[in-house]
Amino acid sequence: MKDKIAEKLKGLRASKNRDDVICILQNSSTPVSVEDIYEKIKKTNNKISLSTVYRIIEKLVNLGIVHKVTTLDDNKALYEIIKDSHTHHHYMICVKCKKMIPIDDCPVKELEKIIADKTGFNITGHKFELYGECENCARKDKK
Amino acid sequence: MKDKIAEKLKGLRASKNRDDVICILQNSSTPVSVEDIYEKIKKTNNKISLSTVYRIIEKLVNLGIVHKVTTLDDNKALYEIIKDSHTHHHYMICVKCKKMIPIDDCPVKELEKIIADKTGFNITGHKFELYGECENCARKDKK
DNA sequence: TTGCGTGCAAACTTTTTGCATAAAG
DNA sequence: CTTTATGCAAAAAGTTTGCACGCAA
Repeated sequence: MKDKIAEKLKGLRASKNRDDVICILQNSSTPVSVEDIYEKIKKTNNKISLSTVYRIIEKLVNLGIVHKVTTLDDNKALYEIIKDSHTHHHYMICVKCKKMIPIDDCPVKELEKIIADKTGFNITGHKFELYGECENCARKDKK
Repeated sequence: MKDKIAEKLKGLRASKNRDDVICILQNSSTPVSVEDIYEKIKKTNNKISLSTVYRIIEKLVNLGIVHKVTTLDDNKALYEIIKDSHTHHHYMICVKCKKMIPIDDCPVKELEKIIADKTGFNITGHKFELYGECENCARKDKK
């Protein structure tokens, strides 16, 4: 897994900042914002500027290492490491508490094939998100 | 259909601007940005301000008449009228030309039920988008 | 007459860019 | 030494807000 990333980074210069960003992305179970990454790195006494995080993220997206995730009503972008298909998954987002709960596997793969056959569109990716009320918030509402 | 919208607007004051915004949303086959709406209304010699469009859109979203759609790499929000379930659909977005091509029906509804049963999450909505290369762009590439 | 809807300008938030400098190869 | 990566500050882009005024009810 890690080697795959290293492969994609081949040709680029070594950069502690980039390593830090990748590390944070790898260790977070849900998508993070540029601001999140920036704050986390600063807390570890490593200096970094916001624009550097933006530039690193842009590069990682272009290299296919990271991808953008959008949220229900937030105006800022979130990002996550692209996992291999085995662990690739989606989220249920609670409209009350905004928590993002991962859905096991990806239920969209088969759909994708069917639609590709039907339409001739060469599908390379997808986005799938569910919105609703999580169990916690539903419980609170009843009280 | 139209009556449904009128019903949701009950209690609000009449507003030409709101009517114009709804009209544009109804007549566009793909999601539009606030800026798009603003420009279109201005072209018809009707004066409106950007913030008014934002406020109208916000209201329409809260009333469940319109919903937000997110895009691949655009930082601005797009909106579309919520159609009844019969015509509710999703988009394939071409990563080359950015065109949004509607997918017939909504293939996610059954998935939603299965996941709701499995997880106890009370699902109220979803987002589903496919990315890839449209036939046009694929043809150009081969040349 | 009451108060919702609107325009305008200013504020705010997120993201991008220019430029000089530091660091990698 | 050459070129990429970075920091800082300013600019841009998108969205929100405050306030005064007009218009629907």
